[in-house]
Amino acid sequence: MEDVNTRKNSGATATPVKRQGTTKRAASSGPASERRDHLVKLAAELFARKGFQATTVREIAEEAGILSGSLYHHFDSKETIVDEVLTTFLDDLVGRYRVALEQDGDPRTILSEMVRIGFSTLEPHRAAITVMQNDWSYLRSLPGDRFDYLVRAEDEVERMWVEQIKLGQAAGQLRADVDPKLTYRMIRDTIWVAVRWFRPGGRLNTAGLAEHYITVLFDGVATGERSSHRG
Amino acid sequence: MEDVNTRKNSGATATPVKRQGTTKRAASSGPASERRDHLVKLAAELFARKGFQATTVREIAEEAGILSGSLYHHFDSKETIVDEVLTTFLDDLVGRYRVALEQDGDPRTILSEMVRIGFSTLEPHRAAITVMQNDWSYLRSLPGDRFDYLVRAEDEVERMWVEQIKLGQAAGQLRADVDPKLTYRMIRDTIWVAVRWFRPGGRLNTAGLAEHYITVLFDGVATGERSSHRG
DNA sequence: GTCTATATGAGGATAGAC
DNA sequence: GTCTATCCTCATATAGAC
Repeated sequence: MEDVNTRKNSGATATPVKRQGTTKRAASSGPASERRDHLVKLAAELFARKGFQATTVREIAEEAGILSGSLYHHFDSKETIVDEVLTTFLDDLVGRYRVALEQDGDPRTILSEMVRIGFSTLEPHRAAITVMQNDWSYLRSLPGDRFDYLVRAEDEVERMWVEQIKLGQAAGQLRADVDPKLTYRMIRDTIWVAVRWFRPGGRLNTAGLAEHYITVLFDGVATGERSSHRG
Repeated sequence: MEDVNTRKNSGATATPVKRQGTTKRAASSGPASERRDHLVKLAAELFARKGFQATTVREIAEEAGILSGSLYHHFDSKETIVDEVLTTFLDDLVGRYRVALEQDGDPRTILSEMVRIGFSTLEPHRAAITVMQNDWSYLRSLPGDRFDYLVRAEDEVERMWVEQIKLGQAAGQLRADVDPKLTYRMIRDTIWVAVRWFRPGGRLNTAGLAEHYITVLFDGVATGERSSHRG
């Protein structure tokens, strides 16, 4: 298993988020090249910093010390590059969620673990997550179905979370008066948007962030007994 | 008080987020034109849907039923348009926060009100909030200091929130073991990112969303007494 | 695998007629 | 206030030499 898209899956079910592509060396296909991987990483950083559209193939090439025409020896379009950035991240994420769900544990424990997984991806996949957030709607708006897998992956992840939240409610661990889907979305957003401001080296690392958030998520920020405070 | 940038401020201190611009009819200056306002609204929708860069001046003009050249009678650049979209939103938001802080009330009450204000902007300023999130880093990366006010406004808002959180801790209403700045960021992110999925007409309106979030924020999603659960 | 050279198109913006 | 016509720049992508 040398494929760059699955080798970080920690041995989990390795079903990729996306089917085989139809273009030159689409993500999830073909033998991985280290040179190619390196170019993808450079491009990801630029995409994250300036946005996908604002990043030119000339800049990517310059960053790699070659000319823009040479990039097309490795990729058949700029879209193919960003495609590979995103699938690499999504395959890793979904794979790790699957592992978490395979463990046995009560819903609250599993949900905590899923929160930890989310935060733990912030550093290794910072660029990809940033691109996903900033360029999601643009990529989705492109003609063709090339980026439909983004929505499919999102749906699969949502199902995983919502199911655990519902199980937690059924087991009496989570309050019955919160909306599972709404709660999932707020958790998800809180985790991913942290890429905007999280920088390694601050007071808290991502593990610390995760524990802080788990505390607030389950128990809230108010002191004392649960209140019926009227704001 | 006919200026579009301040007329939604409910009578609060009307200090705009931004100084007078230097370009043709920059936001917060000059007599407002309804035609111009309309064009800004059309552009905002396109910016939100496709991203600022992916939206061409030709598309904006077409949406308005004119040709691209005619747009330059109203604005001297595409940047001026997005500038106006953002300042209109920020002036409204900051103005309303200022009003909330002028009321007397304990920190928890004020914080709840600030959460409500945030969610209440989701509908009227959906496009602007979307643009802020998706194009923030690109706009900030442009040469010149034109969009520096984005950071200034962000800083002012952060100070407002963090101060109330600290007051809440000092008053014993909020737990002392959560980080004020971190907590603020998570609240902020949770509110704004909701523009990505919130659509009017669903089960909950923005007021309902706000109450749901206030509940979870203060009391958490876990049932029963505060737990020291080991996830 | 990279370079040179270039096709091809689209974008923001302008000038001046109406 | 809008249109016509157009400039200029810069983008992605290609072809073929090395």
